[in-house]
Amino acid sequence: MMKEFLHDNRIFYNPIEFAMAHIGGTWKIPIILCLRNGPVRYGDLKKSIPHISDKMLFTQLRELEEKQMVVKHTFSEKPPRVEYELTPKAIKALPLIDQFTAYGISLMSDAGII
Amino acid sequence: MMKEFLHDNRIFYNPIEFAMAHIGGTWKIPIILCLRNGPVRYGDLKKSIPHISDKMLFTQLRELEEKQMVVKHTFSEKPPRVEYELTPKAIKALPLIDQFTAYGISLMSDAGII
DNA sequence: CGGTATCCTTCTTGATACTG
DNA sequence: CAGTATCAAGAAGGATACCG
Repeated sequence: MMKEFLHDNRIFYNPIEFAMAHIGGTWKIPIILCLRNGPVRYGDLKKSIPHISDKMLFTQLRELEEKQMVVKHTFSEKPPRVEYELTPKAIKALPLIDQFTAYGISLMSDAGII
Repeated sequence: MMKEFLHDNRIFYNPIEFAMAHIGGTWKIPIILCLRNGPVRYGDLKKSIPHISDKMLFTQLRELEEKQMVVKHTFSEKPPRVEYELTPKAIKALPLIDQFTAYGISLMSDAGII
C-alpha cells in the first residue's frame, strides 16, 4: 500500500489513518460542521451538539487546535467570550465530510432506517 | 443536526457515525482497498496488508460480513480455498475512500511528510 | 490454508464535581 | 461563561498459542 511514517509520536500506515486522526472519532466532524458558517462560541457549540459532554467538547477542541484544524479567539470582555473558527485545513475537509454524510445516508436507506 | 437512531443495539447520532461503523477504524479501509479489483483469499489479504495480525484480519472480516460489506466464498478444495469479495454497499464507498486518501495526502503534504 | 481462543494493555468515553 | 480535574467503565487492539 505505502510506507509507514511517524508523526507526533505515533505510527501511521497510510494517508487514511492520518486523515482519520484529524477528523475521525465521534465528535470531530459534528464540531467542524457546527463551525462551517463562521466562528462559534463554546457555549453555543455545546448547545448545538446534542449529547456532548463538557469533557468531550473540551478535549476534542484541544485536539483540533493541536492539529491546527481550529483556532481559538479569546476576547477579554465581561463575561469572557471565546470563539472557535475553522482553519483552511479544516475547510478543505468540508467536501469530504459532505460526501461522508451522503454515504451514511445511503447506508441508512439500505438499512431501512429512512 | 438530526434525530438519533438505534441500529444493532447501538445508538447513532448522525449519518457519519453510521458510515464510520462501516468503514472506520484502522483496518476496514485497507481491507476494502485490497478487494477493490476482485475477490482475494485470506492468505493474500494477510500478505497485502502490512502489520495486520490474524486476530484483526479475522475480526474485521467478520464485522464487514455482518454489515454486508463483504461476502465470503468457500470452495471445498484441497487445500481449502476461501475468497472475500466486496458487495455493492462497499463498492459505493470507493469514491469516498479515494477522496479520503486524497485529503490524507494533502494533510501529509501540509505537515511536511511528503 | 484458514481460522479461533485467551489474556492483557491501551485508548476512548462517560459521570461527576469544581474553578477563575 | 468557559473551562479543568479525577475516577472508572468499556471498547479496541496486540501477543501468543492452538485446531480442522
